[in-house]
Amino acid sequence: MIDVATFERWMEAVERAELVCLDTETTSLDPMEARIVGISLAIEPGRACYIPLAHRYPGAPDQLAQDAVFGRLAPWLADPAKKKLGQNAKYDQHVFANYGLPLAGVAHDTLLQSYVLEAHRPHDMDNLAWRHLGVKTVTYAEMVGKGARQIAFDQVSLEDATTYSAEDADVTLQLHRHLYPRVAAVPKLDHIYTAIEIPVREILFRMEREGVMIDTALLGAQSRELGEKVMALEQQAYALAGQPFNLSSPRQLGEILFQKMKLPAPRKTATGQPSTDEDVLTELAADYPLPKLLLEHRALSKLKSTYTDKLPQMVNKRTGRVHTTFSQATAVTGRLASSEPNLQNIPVRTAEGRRIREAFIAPPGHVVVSADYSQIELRIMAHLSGDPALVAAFHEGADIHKATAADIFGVPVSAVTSDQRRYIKAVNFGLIYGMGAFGLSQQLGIERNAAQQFIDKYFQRYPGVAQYMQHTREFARTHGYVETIFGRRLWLPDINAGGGPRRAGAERAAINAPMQGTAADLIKLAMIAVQDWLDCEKLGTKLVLQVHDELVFEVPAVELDHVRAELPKHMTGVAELTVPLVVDVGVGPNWERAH
DNA sequence: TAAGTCACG
DNA sequence: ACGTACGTGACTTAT
Repeated sequence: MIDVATFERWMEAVERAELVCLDTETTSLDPMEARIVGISLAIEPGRACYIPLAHRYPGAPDQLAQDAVFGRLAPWLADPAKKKLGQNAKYDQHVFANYGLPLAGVAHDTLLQSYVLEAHRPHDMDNLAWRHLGVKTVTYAEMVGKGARQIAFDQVSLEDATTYSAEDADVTLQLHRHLYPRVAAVPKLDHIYTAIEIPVREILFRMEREGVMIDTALLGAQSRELGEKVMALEQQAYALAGQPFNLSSPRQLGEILFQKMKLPAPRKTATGQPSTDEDVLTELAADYPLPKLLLEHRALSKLKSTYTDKLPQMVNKRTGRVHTTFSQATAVTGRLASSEPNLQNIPVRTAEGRRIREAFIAPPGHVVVSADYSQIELRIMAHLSGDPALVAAFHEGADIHKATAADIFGVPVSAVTSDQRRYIKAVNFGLIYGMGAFGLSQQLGIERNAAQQFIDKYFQRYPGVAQYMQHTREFARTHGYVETIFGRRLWLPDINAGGGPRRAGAERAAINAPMQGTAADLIKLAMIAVQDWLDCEKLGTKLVLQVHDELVFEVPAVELDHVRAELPKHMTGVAELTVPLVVDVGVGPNWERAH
């Protein structure tokens, strides 16, 4: 058990150390709510300490005074010149922020090192320790248990917590010494890590901390409205089915549709059950009334349960705003992921869905600004393939789908029909996903041969694209990975090891990953450039959301003209491709109107 | 905890 | 004969 004098000696060593690993133990996994139970520090492999502060169980020993410890730590925590290391330090940064303690100088994060080296493998401490150091660590679950018998960390005995937590800090420091040299050995990976992921980590912290404002009253009204519509649809469905049943149960629904009512079942799911998904119901809706009703019910109950009911519950009591968590090491392509709540899948495709975006608002005197990259992945395909005709189409065409349709059908842009445009748009998207003729035929509802003809025609007109696809497959097979323009590596273990279907899947992922991954690199660079600009000019504009090709800001009305004029160039200036990068900016009182 | 479904880019 | 367009997260049902 650490005493005041020992703590002081540790702090002196900490202040002298070149890099210190920092780890907090807390009462909650929710970063905005977590309270500190103890802090561990490691200054070199084998030298770590645990500072217990708030273990609360019968017979728990007296611990150091929290205020005194925080007071001694604060200047060091806040000093950007004192370099810190963590494993997912964004979480610990929130925890300290919950006490008003700024944390600066996070120079390294083993989570991000592992992500840059091996995005496709697990990045939790226990996995990393075993894989890279051959060490079996005590897991968090072993400390606190799981399920109903789980306890909060402040109930863990001081002895156990000390062993566990000091080990975590120690192992993290060892991992850093093992992983960072491997990152640094590849200049492009070092650049991804040092110039992209580490700065983005800080920006994500600020975005999460800021949160986003939502109109809970509006969502509440929408919930009531949706609830009434959903109930009415249920009654109508019962009448058509001749009995009540649970519309949300695919199994019960399958029994009603395909056994009782004897509708033809077009497809089965992976487990052999007849599928009742949207495609199936849409097909059946052409001939029967019930499937149409079910589609409407599905759409509305999804909006209600996932969005209008849930989002108001996610409003933080202290801040009055919604704070998502952005995962920086989840998506294998380099994209971010958003959770609890996911603010990257707020509805936009239907009119009813878009109403939910009306509830994403700005505080008084502010507006919502949305800036998105136009056709970013297709532009990256043009750049990567270097296909002269596709590159030219981007230099000329305001509407790329129309421009490519004109190219492929050999007609002037003004003569492209809406069907021609729709078909080529599907091909353009499909190519990014590595689709085949079957997929395209399904998507367009046409014969497989006709779909194949579209693809053939496309590759004839844009042979560079066909070549690029082939080259990418070969590169993936040779190296076991593909890479983005910036050299982010995307590993594909199944590209050689897998059997038929797995390997085919890996080939499609290989086609998609450089485009999706480069887009992710570009928008991360944009976040850094934009945040640097906002900080330098001391603007009050806040970046609040990132949705893969879009950045959403809360902008003081007085800054609107300036932001609108300057923002696009900071986003388009992050790279010089063979095609122009284009950013569209929208402004409104809410996210819907800013689109 | 798995399966099915569906929201987004 | 088989599966078939990439990458995510969350909700509901059912075991």
